[in-house]
Formats: sequence, C-alpha cells, structure tokens
Amino acid sequence: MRLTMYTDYSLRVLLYLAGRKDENVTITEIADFYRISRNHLVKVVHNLGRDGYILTSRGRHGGLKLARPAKDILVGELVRSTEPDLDLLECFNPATDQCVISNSCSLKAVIFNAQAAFLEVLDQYTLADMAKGPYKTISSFKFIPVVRD
Amino acid sequence: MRLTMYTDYSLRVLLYLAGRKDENVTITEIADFYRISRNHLVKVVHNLGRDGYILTSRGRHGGLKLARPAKDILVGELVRSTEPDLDLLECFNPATDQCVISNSCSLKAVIFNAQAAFLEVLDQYTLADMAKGPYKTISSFKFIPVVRD
DNA sequence: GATAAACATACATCCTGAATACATCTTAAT
DNA sequence: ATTAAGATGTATTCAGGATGTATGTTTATC
Repeated sequence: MRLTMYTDYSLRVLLYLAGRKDENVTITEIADFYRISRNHLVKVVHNLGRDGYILTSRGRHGGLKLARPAKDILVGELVRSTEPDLDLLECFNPATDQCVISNSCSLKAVIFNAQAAFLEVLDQYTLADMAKGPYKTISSFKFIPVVRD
Repeated sequence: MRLTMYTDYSLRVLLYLAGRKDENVTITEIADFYRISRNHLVKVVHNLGRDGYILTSRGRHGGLKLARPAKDILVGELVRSTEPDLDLLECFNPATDQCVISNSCSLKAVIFNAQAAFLEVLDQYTLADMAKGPYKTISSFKFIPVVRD
C-alpha cells in the first residue's frame, strides 16, 4: 500500500509553485531543488498541465505556474487524479474482478469505506494549507457507521 | 494504491475458516473454492499461522482452523500485519527517506493522518462481522481536525 | 531570421517486487 | 510403511513504476 512517486512528485511540484506565487518556475529549478530526476519531473509536469493544475509556457522565460489559487486545490483531489490505480482489491474493478464471492462479500464495502475515509481526510486540506508549514499533531479518529441490510 | 493479493487472500482464507467453525479445512479445499493458486495460498497460510491467526496441523486430517474467535479479529489488524509495506510516501521511512524538505513538510503528517483514518475504519470491523454477509450502505465521512503548531 | 531556452512527446530501458511454480522436506494418522 | 497433510526454500515469470534518450515544437530576444 503505497502511493507512486508520480503522486509524490506532483504534490511536491505544486507545493514548490505555491511558494512562488505567479512566478514562472522551470522544471530544471524544481528538479535541482528536490534533487530528483529531471526526466521524471518532465512527465509529472506534463500531466499536471494536462489535468489543469498548472499553466505551462514554452520558450524563453517559459516555465510553470499554478493554474488555480493554492487554496482551491485539495490534496485529495490531486491524489485521485494522479494515482494510476485506486483499486485496493481486485473486486473494486468489475472488469478484472474474478473473485467468486464478490457478490456476497462484505469486504469490498468495508475497504471501500476505509478508502473513502482516507480520501476525505485528504480533502480537508488545500495546497495552501500545506504550503504554510509543518503540522504538529495527528488527531485520533472516530467511528464511521456502516448500515447493514 | 492497492493492497497485495497476500492481504486479499489472507482475508479470504480467514473468512472461509470463519464460516466453518472449528473444522479443519485444507489449503486445497480453499484454493479450489476460490479458484486461486494453491501454491500461493500455501504461503499465505504459512504466514497466517506464524502470525497467530490460525492453527495448522500436519498429517492426515490436518488442516487449518482459526486460532481465535472471529469476533476478536479486527480487519485493520490483519491488514497491518499482512501488508508488506505501509509507507505511502518515501518520507514515512526514515531509513530510506531522501526528500530534502521532509523536515518542514506538512504532507507527511496529513497523509499519515489519512492512513490512520483508513486503518481505523478497518478496525471497526471484525472477521465475524464480515462473515455475516454483505454490507449495503457506505456512509459519508466526517472532518478530522489536525492541530497546527 | 537565427539562436537559445524552455516545454511536448514518443520510445526505450532498467529494476523492483508481487505473483506463481516447483521441489523437497517434516509431521501425523492409519 | 504408506499416505495425506502442512513447512520451507528456491526459482521463475511478469507487470508496472522509475528513469533515460532523442527529437520535436514553441517563443523571447538579439
């Protein structure tokens, strides 16, 4: 259970841009700052542009900037759009599901509910929140009721 | 973001055993029932035994049974012990973390909090709950506050 | 309009780890 | 002894993520 580096790098790029309001920043600068593969970042940036998170401009003095205010970008939203596969179990995807009990199995609903909880926590935070600085405390969590038939 | 088949199969094995109280069930029977690789199940079963979830007995009339009552086994507990890697981001593991901003980054705390939410939802359900039959409704979710410095 | 600096895009390759298979043990009932 | 079970270690396959390379295309500037 892990997120891909695509998602990790996507978040870092947006975080970096959020700290440089409206400036054009180059891929090279970001790659140098984080000391990560520029080649990999190129693709990350490409996808962020395609998905409407950033504006890219070519040519001299080109680069990247946020397409939307940082306070309007939810972390959960980004994770949903960058993670290539959110199917925690094979039965999540009807096209590939081969489990013989998936019709009568509670597991799908429960794991799905847990995933929804995961994403909804992420939806409570915006990019602007992230850019402000580190959080200190991890709160405890409450029960989420699920109704039986 | 996905769980391994190890975890999926582990849950299915326990689910199967929960439906056959105290009987000895063979690996072959379970593999045939789910139509999955017996070879793979062998290892799943081995780990479940090592981790104290099931009792195994060799020889004729050998097989598996639950080591504890189904109502005492939490889904979250099992997922924690079967998933080989719960490091959603590279910075979760200090030994491998190479992120240059991990000290001052909010992301770790937020994603960690989301993961805690995920696991805590799973901890609300026991194997016995799962064995009863399918759940119907997925409820909505509530905000989890995180405190800033 | 030439040049340089940027992103766009298509492939190609490497590498890890999950999934699976196989072979050989050990144990226990008959 | 024989047989039916799990125990265990090793090997192989395979998908997909991570990364690299090469060549476009665009745009500011001189």
